[in-house]
Amino acid sequence: MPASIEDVAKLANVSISTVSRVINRRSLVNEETCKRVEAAIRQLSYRPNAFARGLMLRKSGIVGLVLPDLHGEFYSEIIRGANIQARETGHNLLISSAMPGDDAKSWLSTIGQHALVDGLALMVSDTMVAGVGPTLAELNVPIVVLDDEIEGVDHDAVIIDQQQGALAMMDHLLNTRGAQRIYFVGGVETNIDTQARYKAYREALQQAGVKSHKDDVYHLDYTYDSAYQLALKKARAWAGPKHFVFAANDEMAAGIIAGAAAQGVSVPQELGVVGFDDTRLAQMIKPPLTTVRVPMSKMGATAIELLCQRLADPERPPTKVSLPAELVIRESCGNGAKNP
Amino acid sequence: MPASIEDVAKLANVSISTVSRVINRRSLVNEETCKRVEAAIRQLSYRPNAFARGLMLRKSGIVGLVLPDLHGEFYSEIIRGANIQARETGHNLLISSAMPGDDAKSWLSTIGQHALVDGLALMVSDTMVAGVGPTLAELNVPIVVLDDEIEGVDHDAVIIDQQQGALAMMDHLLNTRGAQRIYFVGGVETNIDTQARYKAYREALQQAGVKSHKDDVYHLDYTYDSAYQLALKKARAWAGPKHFVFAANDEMAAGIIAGAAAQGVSVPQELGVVGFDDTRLAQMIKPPLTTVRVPMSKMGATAIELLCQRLADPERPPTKVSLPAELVIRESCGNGAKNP
DNA sequence: TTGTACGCGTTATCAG
DNA sequence: CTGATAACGCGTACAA
Repeated sequence: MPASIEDVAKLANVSISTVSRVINRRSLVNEETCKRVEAAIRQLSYRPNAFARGLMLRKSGIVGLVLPDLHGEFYSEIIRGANIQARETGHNLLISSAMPGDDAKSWLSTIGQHALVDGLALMVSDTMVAGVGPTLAELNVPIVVLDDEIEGVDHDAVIIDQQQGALAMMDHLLNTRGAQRIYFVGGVETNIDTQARYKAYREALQQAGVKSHKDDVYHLDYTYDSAYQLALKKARAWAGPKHFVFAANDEMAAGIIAGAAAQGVSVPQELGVVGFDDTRLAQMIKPPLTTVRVPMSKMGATAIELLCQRLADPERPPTKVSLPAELVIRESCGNGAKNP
Repeated sequence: MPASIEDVAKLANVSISTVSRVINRRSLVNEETCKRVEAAIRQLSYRPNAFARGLMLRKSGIVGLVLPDLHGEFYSEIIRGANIQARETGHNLLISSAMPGDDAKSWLSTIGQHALVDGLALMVSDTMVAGVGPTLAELNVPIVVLDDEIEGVDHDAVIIDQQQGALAMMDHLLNTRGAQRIYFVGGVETNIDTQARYKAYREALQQAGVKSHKDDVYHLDYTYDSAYQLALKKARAWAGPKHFVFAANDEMAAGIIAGAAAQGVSVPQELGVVGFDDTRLAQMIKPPLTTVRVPMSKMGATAIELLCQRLADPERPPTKVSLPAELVIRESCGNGAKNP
């Protein structure tokens, strides 16, 4: 049974109102009294009860970050950025991720039931984006959506301009490296990121007047291993002068490079390989990966920033922030080496 | 202004107690009335106010996970495991990490002030372990410590038996691979993990009667790059038949392999390299890394499990769970290839 | 089986 | 500058 504000008041010989003022607006209270109260607070190691406080203030100082998954550096970096920004504004960060088998409702119910969060930043998986609208609206808290948009709910959003990043990559491949043929290895077709990256791939190819073969496009599941297996089968066929593979994330790019090597196809000499995301991995493999830097931690931080801004000013019109993705040229595309 | 329990009561033509019962102990209430109340709840999309509820129940359903850092797969996996376990028991997970420049007090104050968490699982950095005791005690909530112990506070703990894992690794190197010389590359000397791994290194060497040179031991900072730089300088000197490098984590092992390669020293032919942790990276580099699997997500899950158990039974004596670390043999130690 | 009334610890309002 | 008091929304003895 921790000390209550009343205990402090008694010990300091003042009323609870005064104690409350010392805590929240110490300016309005006599210097002398202030000291006395503070002494009492220390002596009882009093800390305001967060529940009672929340009951009055109608806020907890907790913001939620809800992700579709927690696997991998991508999400880990979002969390890291979010945590930094949350602390910046004195908020705490509640994390939750969908579990296998969750539907939109059960997914959000865990957080929804507790209803302690002042607002929610969330990233929805492509398989779930359809159903979340209504459930989200019921939650009745400010929402920031990461890298997507949701129908039927007012929300701020922070998106990454992948289109532009992917186009920059294609431009580099086609115009600087003189690509003759580019294979595309994406995640599942319904994935929003894969879609954006694929779209850029198509458009750039068309615009450059390079013929695009229907079966130059593959859809895997974003994992190293799936890409490794694919490369084992295809690397020899893919290899060729000015031939490239554009993988939709770094992990698959790494898998492709390893798979190609296992088939005796060396990167970038016989085949260029580029990735997407610029995770730590990109610098740890050989050859270092040419890729597109996606500002993941910045995205997390911006999401929380938007959320806190809305908390401070609920009337503000919905805001959408777009973060640029930046081309990072290393060696896997043949830069600084013999052209593929 | 969301609906309150009173609104529901009115709409259903019952008293608030009945509504409360329907929510918490529906068994005590008439089938008929129950239906009516539930209808009203749905109609108003009523959700109990978590603050008022917490005020009575003295708990939030939120458990905190406090980490020294959020960088890298290690922490990300802990979070993932913790999240799974938290949801298992209907809890929510609050995450916080120390920021550069935090001292023990300011570090915990963010969470402490809000005081909404029912309990705390925390991992302290070696630079901070000294001062946390008192601060932690003031928080006055159940504590579970990850991979360490803290003086002056009652707490449960989950630790990883690194000693045993490191010994298994040394045994493999010395007895199966016939190592003649083993270099040790650790993190900073004050790091508890590095200490445990180093201790095993020393003991195994001694026991095997292999002479250990004083300057076979290096202390870096756990990063790929620092290890890469070191290998650039040392690889040629390290290389030799039955020579090995035992790195204290996978990332440094990867750096060493890359640095060695850059110096024309091939792994494992001329030098064996092994790591620790078994992060995803271990399977993504060439050659695949022999390492010790540290059950990170399991550690996170176990921490939350212990926490929830204590929440359920506060009187239970302090519990310490030890998780085994398992040797994973791949190719970087020369397995399935020419001996180094 | 249901309703009444009180208390949980704060903050905010308003009167001194 | 300070104190009394009314909310805040809910759980739960206790009474009916």
